[in-house]
Amino acid sequence: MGSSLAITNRSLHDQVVSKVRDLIIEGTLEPGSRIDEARLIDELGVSRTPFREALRTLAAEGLVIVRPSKGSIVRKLTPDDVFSMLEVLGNLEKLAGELACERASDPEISALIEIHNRMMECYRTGERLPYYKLNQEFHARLAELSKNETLVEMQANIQARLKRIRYIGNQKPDSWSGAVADHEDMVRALKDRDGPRLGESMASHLKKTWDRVKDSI
Amino acid sequence: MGSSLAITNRSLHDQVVSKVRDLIIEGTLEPGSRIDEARLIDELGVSRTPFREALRTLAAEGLVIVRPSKGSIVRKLTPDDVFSMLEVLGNLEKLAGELACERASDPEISALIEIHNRMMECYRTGERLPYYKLNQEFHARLAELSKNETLVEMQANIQARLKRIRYIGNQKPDSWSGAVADHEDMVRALKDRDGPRLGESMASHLKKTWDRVKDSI
DNA sequence: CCAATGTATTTTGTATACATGTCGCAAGTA
DNA sequence: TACTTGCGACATGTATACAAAATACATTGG
Repeated sequence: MGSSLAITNRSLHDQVVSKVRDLIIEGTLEPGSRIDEARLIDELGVSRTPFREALRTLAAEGLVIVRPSKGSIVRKLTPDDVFSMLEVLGNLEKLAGELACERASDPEISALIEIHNRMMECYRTGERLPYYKLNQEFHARLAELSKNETLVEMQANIQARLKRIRYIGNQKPDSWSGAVADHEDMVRALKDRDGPRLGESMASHLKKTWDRVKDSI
Repeated sequence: MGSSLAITNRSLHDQVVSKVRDLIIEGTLEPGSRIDEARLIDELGVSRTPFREALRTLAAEGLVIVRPSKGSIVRKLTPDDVFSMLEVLGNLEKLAGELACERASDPEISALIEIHNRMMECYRTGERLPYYKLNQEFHARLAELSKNETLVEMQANIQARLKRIRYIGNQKPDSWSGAVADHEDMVRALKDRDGPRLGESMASHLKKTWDRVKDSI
């Protein structure tokens, strides 16, 4: 919350949504655990109304589950859930890759490759967290290059749901080099604007992601 | 609706959500128009709290837009929006078709074909509304046969957003026979459990849908 | 007569109070 | 001792009241 003169005109609702979302993703609120309404509104310093509205938004995003009269819980992902998400995400990103090759401008592709280069730099210096964040950005940006708003939205939604899982799966030392190789492959296809190859490359990347994370669920 | 002794324990929230969703889909609440909170809570006989929570849910579903301090409006779909939705939906249903051929049981496929047969019956007798409803069900059920929960959810979401558009596009007399032919094609592929062909068939069906509805946006 | 500013009205956003349902615990009975 | 049942505390669901923001309108000055 740095920028000093930018008027924080975001509604309380939005602030609460992103705050709670962060709490869930970083694991402060554990999957499967009940959300203690009273305690959280106290900590966040807001009243129940905006908080409960925020819960509804998060429920629609698939991060929490509101059980009528029984309180809300942080959604706990089963292996099946994660597998199905990766299956869909793989397909969406495949489509995104194909479309990006058709529709993106040269500068846009260059900007994306620039992100890739920074990722590789992080890989060489072994900085995991920056790499992880750049990776998220890379996939989000690629989705944008498809020029398909719905695709961007769906990709972001699934990515948000998986963020926590992936973050955990990222702790394991092995397989990082594999992911890097995948990305090298994507960028080559992107440079050539070879849609089908980029699509295949992204789909297979996501398939491998399943192998990488399946044990940490 | 039906089962008489099952206690209708649905929360007010859920009831409001589906009620307002219906109002939007059937066009009582016009796209782009402001949602008169006071009037609606009066008509529905609920208070503001559950109503506003319902709006948040619908906003997350993409049916309404809440503009902070400026009230909520029914989301108006631009041609670009609709095109992007159909592009994604086509891809999702293609995946659904492929997966269904691998994972569905014979009885499940038979049940789906039964729906198809009832659709054809409606086509012969010229009953548009029942046909339209069975069509929705056909696509939803096919998604379920993919055994992929995420896919089911995403398909349902996009389908809900498009419902109104499609309903309008359905008024035009022409092209009905074309859609029917597409469905005949799908069912043949389904019977043969020919995933790739079913996938292609569904994707092309959705592409044609764009041609059918694009003028009525 | 037009424009601009201030005020009033309407509408949204937030907080709080009240009602209702759920869960746990204890006491009593088998 | 174990199981059932009723009561009570507590959390959730809903309603309403209050505060703040936005829009529309009127009045005044150029």
